[in-house]
Amino acid sequence: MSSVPQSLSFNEYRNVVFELLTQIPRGKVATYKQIAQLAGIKNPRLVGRILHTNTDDQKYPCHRVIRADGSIADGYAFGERFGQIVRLRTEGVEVLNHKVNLELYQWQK
DNA sequence: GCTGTGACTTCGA
DNA sequence: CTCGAAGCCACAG
Repeated sequence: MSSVPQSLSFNEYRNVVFELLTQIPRGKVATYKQIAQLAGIKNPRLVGRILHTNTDDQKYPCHRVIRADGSIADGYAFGERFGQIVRLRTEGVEVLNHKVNLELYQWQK
């Protein structure tokens, strides 16, 4: 045993990330950096790539994942960023000027 | 196996 | 506040 997290496959990371998405409570958001750390991913860019493979936003709320500075990420795969913002506000997350107050809405920091 | 690219991050001007 | 550059890891061609 001894250690060895080793580099998991893209599919493995994707499984972990999607699992984390389902664990995010309603009204909370998580940053790419946060998810990456929880999933054991070193590079947050990988998280973005994984989310881009998401085909079911109903099951995996990728809209709850935002940038480290609280702003909405680019290239939302399910439409314009406006849709993502509206969805967040619907869940109770206040979005001001395309930004979210992580001090108030970040998921288990 | 090298090159290009990316739903990112952080610092500096 | 906006813009640019370097760092970072993994995948596609």
